[in-house]
Amino acid sequence: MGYLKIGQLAKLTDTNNETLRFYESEGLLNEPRRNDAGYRLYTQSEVARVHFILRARRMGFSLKEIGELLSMQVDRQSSTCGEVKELAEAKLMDIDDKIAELTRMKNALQRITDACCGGNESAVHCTILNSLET
Amino acid sequence: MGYLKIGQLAKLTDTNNETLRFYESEGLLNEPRRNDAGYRLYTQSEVARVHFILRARRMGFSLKEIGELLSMQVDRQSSTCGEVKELAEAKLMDIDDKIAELTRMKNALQRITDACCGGNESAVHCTILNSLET
DNA sequence: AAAAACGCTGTAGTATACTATAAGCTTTAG
DNA sequence: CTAAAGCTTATAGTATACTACAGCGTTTTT
Repeated sequence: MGYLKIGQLAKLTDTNNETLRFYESEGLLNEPRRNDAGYRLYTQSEVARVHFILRARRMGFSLKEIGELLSMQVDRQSSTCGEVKELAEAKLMDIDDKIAELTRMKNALQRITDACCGGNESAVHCTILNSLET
Repeated sequence: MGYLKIGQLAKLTDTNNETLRFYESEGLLNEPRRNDAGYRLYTQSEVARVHFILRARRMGFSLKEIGELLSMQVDRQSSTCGEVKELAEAKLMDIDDKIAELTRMKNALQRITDACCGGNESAVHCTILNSLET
């Protein structure tokens, strides 16, 4: 057997049948060959492709962005390294923005939390609650 | 007029009527007084509350998390300062976790991006694409 | 007074990324 | 050979956070 059925591909890539069919419907996976019963038959190269998708997801790319990355991957000779790097750098800036936002929030919350006595008395005069109010 | 109608509150908080009604439906804003026509009448304190919600949103808190943050404010006499501080510190740890996750993401992406020449040649040997593949 | 602006409820749609279910074939294990 | 496991499609649901109507009443402006 030089092919994989969907469940086998799912197992190899640590995902599931539904997600693989979903990726196919979103154009991230090509429509595979079918056997007489209509079962999807995948080749080994699809394993790498699914891994690519999952890795890119973990890097914070959206499925749409992954579609762009995949099309560059598939047609490497008609894309430049510069284009690929541009996408990656834009994503890096997105991530940096999110980190900066969270850091601002953290500092604000840390400040009001540090000012709180944290004691056993009722929270009627709690400085955290007061800060959230105003 | 010691009250605000929904459009005025929306303007003051740089949001819109629909979002304010949505926040009310999600329990983030209390049901306000109504006038004879059924129009919502807000007090000045709601401005601060909406500002807090929006600020927390911009920092990446979910509405559910914001609900928890706001609920610390609700039952002051039946909570202790310690309990409130505990909740705040749990939130801080959530933020730290998010920052850590994004930082891991950033470092991984930065590493493969830095290794890419980013030049004008075809992406046949692009290290970014290679990294995502394998 | 008429028109424009504003507000109301309720429902539905958008975007993202899946996840679940139903009903029915096919393959595999015992 | 039968039952379980696996695969099919299509549709619907989940979660998050809004956003956009429709249809109608109210308030403000001109």
